[in-house]
Formats: sequence, structure tokens, C-alpha cells
Amino acid sequence: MTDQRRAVYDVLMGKRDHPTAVEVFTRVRDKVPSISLATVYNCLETLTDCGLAKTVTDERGPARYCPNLDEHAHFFCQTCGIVADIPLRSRRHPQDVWEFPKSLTILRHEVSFRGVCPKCAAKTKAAKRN
Amino acid sequence: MTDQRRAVYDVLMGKRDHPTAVEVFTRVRDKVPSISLATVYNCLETLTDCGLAKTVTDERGPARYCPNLDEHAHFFCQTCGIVADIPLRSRRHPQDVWEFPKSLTILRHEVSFRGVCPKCAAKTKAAKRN
DNA sequence: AACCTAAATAGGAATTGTTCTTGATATGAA
DNA sequence: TTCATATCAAGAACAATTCCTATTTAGGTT
Repeated sequence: MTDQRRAVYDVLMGKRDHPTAVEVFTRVRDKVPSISLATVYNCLETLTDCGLAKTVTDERGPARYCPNLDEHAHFFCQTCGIVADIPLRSRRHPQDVWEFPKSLTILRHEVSFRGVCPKCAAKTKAAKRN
Repeated sequence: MTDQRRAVYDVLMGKRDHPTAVEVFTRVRDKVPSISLATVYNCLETLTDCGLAKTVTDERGPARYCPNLDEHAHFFCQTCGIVADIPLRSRRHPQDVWEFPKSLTILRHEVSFRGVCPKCAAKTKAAKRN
């Protein structure tokens, strides 16, 4: 655990959103001004390999990193692009929710929702009134 | 509907797998040798906008395109990278499984699984026996 | 059938996000 | 100390995609 990794980890945990590598980079530079973007990528990879963070990708955009280790889904706002965590109501096995060929070895699964966040919904509503 | 779009559409429908743009490009050149990669990208975007195809992305790899319009999930084999459609028979409503802030407008959702396909599972088993 | 206009195309340059390479630096073991 | 190993910074390289521009085409209108 080097200074850089510690700093990247702290930044991820400090603001529990879903920053891109570049966003992590700009945040972490406040603490370790000499850090390079490549190192941020390396640290993020190391952290995800250790299971301390997860990657989230919204279609073709840049990879985002998620410090929330609980099982959860992601919501992507189609308008502003914000990413939100959707918690699981109760512990369920994938097999309990979906039916799939038993010949497949399922190691992990991922659920994502797309739509409009409250803020953007309010904006479009306000725009329509004009 | 231009020749190029028709050709891209036919290629997608002709082999119901999950090709990348470049794979579509190489396949479609047999029919329309003068087509350019940029045009393939354009056509694929047009088709997905029309709802005639879907995009599938496995983490950070190139985008893949899926001609299967039925509701289904995707399975990604971690070993060989193959993408398979999983008919999505959900046993529960999303609201029953996930806890949504009711302020979110959900327009669509996506489920993907990662693991090992039967073929690769057999291979590793065979390798272990040696 | 010739004409017109908006849309689509080919080709290549540019951009974006990420990974790789290299040499320097640090860390820990012998 | 000396060596081996891992990490780092900096920037080049890379892959996937998008953008740009001149040219061509589709398809509706005379």
C-alpha cells in the first residue's frame, strides 16, 4: 500500500459517487500533486482486483469506479448522465430471480436501469410549462 | 433505406451473433466492397435508433450489436469471450427486488451475467484430469 | 426524364479513453 | 550495502469511435 494507492482509495471512499479515472485523478492531485494519470489507472485496477472497488460502465462512456461493495444495481440518467446506486431489497440468488440454462456457470451478474432522474424530470416539466 | 443500410441490416440478421462494428464491416464488404467503416458505424447507429438492433457492451471492449429484439439478458464467458442471449424469464418484478426511489423514471433495464460457458468449463475439467 | 435538395457516403483526420514503455525511485530481503 | 522486485511519472502508443469535408445518392417535384 503506497501513498498513491492510499490517496486513490481515500478519494474513492471520501465521496461515494461514481467518478471516472480522470475525476479521481483531479481529486487525488490535491493530496499527491505529483501523481500521474497512469498511476491512477494502475491504482484503480489494483483496488478493483482486491475487491475494494467496482467498475461501472455506462455504455461507451469512460469507466467509472464505485466504492459501494454491497450488492446493488445502477441507475443511469439518460439526460444528465448521473449514476445512482439502487439497493437490493433482500438477499436473493440470481437463480431465485431469473431462470437460465443450468449448464452455465454464473460467477457474477449485473443489473442496470436507465431513465430520468428527479432533477432532470423537474427541468423538462418546467420547460414544458413555458 | 440505402444499399449500405440494407446490407448492414442483412448481415446482422444473417448471423444472429454479437459482432463488433469491425466484424460487421468485414462481413458487409462482401456485398458492398466500397463501404467504409464510418458508414458501418452510422448504419448501426441508425438501426439501433430505429429499434432494429441493440448495442451490447462487455465492460471496456468494443461495442457489439445484437439483432435479437426479444427481451433477454446477455451472458459473457470470461474465458472465451463469447456472448450468448439468455431468454429473460424473470420470476419477480424489478420493484420486488430493487428498492427504487419512486422519484426515478425507469425507462429500461438490462441484465448481464458473467461466468464460464459449458464449452470452456469442459475444457478446464479435461485439463485438470491430465 | 431531368432537376433539386436534404441526407448519406467514403476516406481520412482527429479525439477519446486506456494501456504500454522506459527509466527513475522506492521498498524490503539477504 | 547490495540486490531483487515493485511502483512510479511522463509521455508515447494504441484501439475504438467520432468528426470533417467533398462527393454522391435517394427520392420527391416539377
